[in-house]
Amino acid sequence: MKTHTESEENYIKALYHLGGEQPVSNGDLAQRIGAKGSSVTQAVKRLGQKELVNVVPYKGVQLTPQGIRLAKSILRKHRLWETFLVDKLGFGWDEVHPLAEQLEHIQSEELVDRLFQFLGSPKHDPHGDPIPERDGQMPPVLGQPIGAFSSGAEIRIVRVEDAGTEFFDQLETMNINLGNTYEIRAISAFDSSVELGSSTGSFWLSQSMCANIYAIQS
Amino acid sequence: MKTHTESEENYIKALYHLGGEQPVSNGDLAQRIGAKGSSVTQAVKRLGQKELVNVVPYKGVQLTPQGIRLAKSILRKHRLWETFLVDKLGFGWDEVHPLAEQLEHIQSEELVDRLFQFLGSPKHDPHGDPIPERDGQMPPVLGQPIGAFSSGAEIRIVRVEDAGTEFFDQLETMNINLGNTYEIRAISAFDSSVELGSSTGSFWLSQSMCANIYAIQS
DNA sequence: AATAATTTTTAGCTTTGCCTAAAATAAAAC
DNA sequence: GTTTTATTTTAGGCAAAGCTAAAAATTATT
Repeated sequence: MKTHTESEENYIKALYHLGGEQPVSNGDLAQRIGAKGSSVTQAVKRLGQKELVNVVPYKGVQLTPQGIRLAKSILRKHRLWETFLVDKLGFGWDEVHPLAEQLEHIQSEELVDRLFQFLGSPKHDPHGDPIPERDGQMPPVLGQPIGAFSSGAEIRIVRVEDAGTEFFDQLETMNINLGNTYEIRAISAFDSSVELGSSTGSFWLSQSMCANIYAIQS
Repeated sequence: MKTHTESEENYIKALYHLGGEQPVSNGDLAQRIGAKGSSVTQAVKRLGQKELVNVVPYKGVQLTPQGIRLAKSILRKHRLWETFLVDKLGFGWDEVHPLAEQLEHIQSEELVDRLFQFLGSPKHDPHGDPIPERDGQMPPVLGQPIGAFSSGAEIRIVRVEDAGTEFFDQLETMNINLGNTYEIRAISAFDSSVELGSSTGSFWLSQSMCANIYAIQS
């Protein structure tokens, strides 16, 4: 695999995030990257020459199989580094993203492989998001939003959305972490908030909180 | 501390390596960086505007106190990452340099501090080179070349020069590692090679090997 | 279907960082 | 103390990646 600039990798990542294998509009890409449309037009033209994307002018940009492979390898690095930062260095959930954005551009297959081993071959990162495997396979995306369970269910938190600092702060305040188990005690018919219970007591979670926390029946 | 480009950081690093606090010639810098003299002239002009170096045209370039501070902070990162790669990920001595050259540009004070802690607050990297401290202080440069000891001395290996892959391979073949202790059994009057002895036997080290291996009396 | 509004592209400019070739300066040699 | 040689700087080019403003294409509205 050739070597790419950081900017190129950022475009590939954005493309994968926005559309996966589907085409993405110039505007959406510009917004995501934080650049002007004209810059994006140029950038994707360059990516097109490298066979990482297919560009149909005025229509959209789509990752090629090669582009998808690259996107996944970047995502793999990103999520492995996040895992390292949280598990080994003790960073908080909300602090790791910008750091991982730098670390994901480090080029070395060997480093990734060793890091993966060092971390205990994790399948999911600290937010519960799947870490693509070496060969591009994706582990399952875990859980359903808490609101999706019915009263009485025993659940375990397995994933949280990256919904911003305030959300993560709230999780911390409420002492909610991946792996925690609760019983669904009640679901409000009025505002869809949910009462969770554990050995240490019970508390209510707003509908918006619930929408960003994913669990499985346990 | 403002943020700098990777290229800028590489120039600062090269400057520190070549001259320390002393001025460095355009040519030497060009050679070290692997660029043409004209590129170097431009680059140091940019660095001058950022107050990282003092440039005297046709004479040489010298790091300012600010530049020295930056150089040390990069060196700190470089050596901490090398330590991480060897101690935690199991890389070999000779493999870590190019990787650390990438990792040293990651920007985050917090990351460096946590990495430092995670590694057990090391004072020296896997080659035995001193890791600059947070405040720029330098731990001692350890040891003297093996050739400097006299027959009968008990020594402990504390540092090796970065003298290329072949040198590291030779160390590995001979199973020589930091921390190993030996007795100086003999010193050849003919070619200055040295006979080292340990519990497992004894062997001769060429003068060139000795010159790149540093030890202290133990 | 024709016009208005939006989106995308083109054209041209900026900075970083490298290049080559030519001019200027410093150092070495006679 | 000139002249030759070596080093350094200037001048002008090129690619990546961003920008603004104007032109072109698409989509939406009457």
